[in-house]
Formats: sequence, structure tokens, C-alpha cells
Amino acid sequence: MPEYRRLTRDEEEVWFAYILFSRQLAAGMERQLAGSGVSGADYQMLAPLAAAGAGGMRARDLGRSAGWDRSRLAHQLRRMEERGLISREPAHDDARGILVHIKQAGRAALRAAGPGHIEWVRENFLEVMTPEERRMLVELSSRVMAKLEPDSPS
Amino acid sequence: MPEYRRLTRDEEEVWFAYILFSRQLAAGMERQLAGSGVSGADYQMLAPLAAAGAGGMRARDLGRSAGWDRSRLAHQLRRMEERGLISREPAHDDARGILVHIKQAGRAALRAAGPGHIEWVRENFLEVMTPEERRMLVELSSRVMAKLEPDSPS
DNA sequence: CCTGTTATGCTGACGTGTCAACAACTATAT
DNA sequence: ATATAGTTGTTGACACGTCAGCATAACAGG
Repeated sequence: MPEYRRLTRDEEEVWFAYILFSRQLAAGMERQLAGSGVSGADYQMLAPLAAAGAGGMRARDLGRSAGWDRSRLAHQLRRMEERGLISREPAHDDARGILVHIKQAGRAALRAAGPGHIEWVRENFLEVMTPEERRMLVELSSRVMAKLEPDSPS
Repeated sequence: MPEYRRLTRDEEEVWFAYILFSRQLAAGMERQLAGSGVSGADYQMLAPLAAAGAGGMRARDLGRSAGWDRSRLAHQLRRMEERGLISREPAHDDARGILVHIKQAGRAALRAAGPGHIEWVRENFLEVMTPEERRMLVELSSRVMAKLEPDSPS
């Protein structure tokens, strides 16, 4: 018998349910998007880039908007540049910075994936919840994040 | 202007909050476990294997218990066998099957990681929620899963 | 100016997860 | 018994994400 407190049956139920739920949801979303040739990560880059307009967007800000660290961002942008979805150029005002632009192929991919994705999110996530559950989820999210990250992310 | 219904600000808030929340939570859990030299995936294998006792466990059942597909399971088990955490042998009663046993190193890893992991789950997940929120999460989970998977997973 | 600190981005190595294809066995139906 | 279908597990290729380390540039204080 262990000397620490194991999870009760009820606790296990919540935790396991969440583990399965979060994975299945993410997998479902990825599969839906994959049908249009983009990944969830692609989408998270393309959406803000398209909204940013002709001026492009600093890589730093893209990273912040998605909540990613620099490494993950650099890898993702490199892969997307290789596929011709975006372009990168040094920023004029800050020699450390990188300006990211969405290319025609990127816009096309977003147009192809966008409506289906939005619809999927509505159907499999938003519309499955009551308004009260939505509120709770937002609040729960902020509570957990506060506990995990006392200060802002890197 | 797009011809499909974009997400409203409220809808976006819920969806983005969830995306960030789920990723941060998973990342936090992985980091905590990594301190003991195991991954979340390792843990999901070791825990049922340890509970199964000397008889070991069919790979098929391990997969079902974790909700994984066969490919992911095979890769994970191969890696864990290479690290000496588990062993595999052909099942006697079914020539297709594989019997998985936890090895001493596996038990040791689980002993090292278990208490800290349990504590982490309590502190960063379970105790952050009210009993009502727990109930809601379980219910929400089952609703979403039902929508995603009309029949049982492969 | 010089020096230490912070910000920004890249890279290589590695573990993870998905997909499609395959192989081998078992179960079922005729 | 024999063909057909379902089950179980493996493999190789590839995308993804993390970590540690590196390089450069900007900033702030002496």
C-alpha cells in the first residue's frame, strides 16, 4: 500500500475524462483541418497573418498571439516558408526581428480551410455547451493558467 | 467580407481560452513528470501495468485502457522496452497477441514519479475546480466524445 | 565608451503521434 | 475445407513540439 494519497474514484473519473476529452477533441480538429491540407498550427499562424494585412507581422507578435515559445515558432515558420505559405524578411526597425508575410498560397489555404474549421468548432465544441458551461470553462481556464504561470509566458 | 459566419468575440474567447488552457495544462504535467524521468505517455502505460500484477497485460487491453490506437501503442512500447521499463512476449492463448510486463526499472520509475504526479494533478487540476465544475467537466467530456465518436474507438 | 543584461530568432537532437501499408493470425460463413 | 472478413501488432516516413545551446542586436548603467 502506498504512503501517499492515491486519487479517489471520483477524482480519477474527472482526470481521465479530461485527458481523453482533450486529446480526442484536438485529434478531431486536426483531422478536419487536414482535409484542407493545413494543420492546427498552420491555421494559428495563417489566421492572424491574414488579419494583419499587407504590413505583415513581427514573428515576436505572432508568437505572443499564439502563446508559443520562440523555438516552436521558428520551426513552424520555417516549415511553412518551405511550403510557400508565408515569407520571412528581416524587420527594418529592429535588426533582430523578422517580418512575416502571408503569401497567395497561404491565403488560398486559409480560404479553403476557414469555413469548415469554423463550422467544426461550432458544431463539436461551442454548440455542445450551455452558456453557463462556456462561462465556467473560461473562468476555469484563467484559474488554472494563473496557477501554472504566475507571470506572463516567455 | 467572408460569406460564412465567423466566430463572435464571445465564441472566440471560449475557444481560444480552451486551446491555451489545454496546452498549458498538458505542458505543465509533462514538465512535472519529466523531473522523474518519465513522460505522460510512459505513466499511462506504467500505471495499469503495475496494477495488473505478475500476469502482465495484453497490449490490446493497454491500448483500450489508454484510448490509443495500435500504432501509437506499438511505438510507445518499443521505446519503453528499449529503455528497459517493460518487456514484451508473445501471448500464449492468441498467437497475434503480445503480453506486456512491467520490469523492475519500470516499477522504480513509477514509484519515483507517482506521488509527485498525483500531487500535481490534485494541486493544478482537481483542487482548482468546485465539485460542480468537476461534474460539469465529466458531462461535457462525454457529450463531446459522443459527438466525435458515434461508435467505440479503434 | 564598455559592460552586463535582456530580447529576438535559429538550429540540431530527440521524443512523440499519425498515417498508410503490411503481415500474421483468428473467426465466420458457406 | 475453403474463402472471406475481422483482429492484433509492426514498420517507415513524416509532421510536430521541447530542450539546450548558440548568435546577434538592443538596452541600461557605470
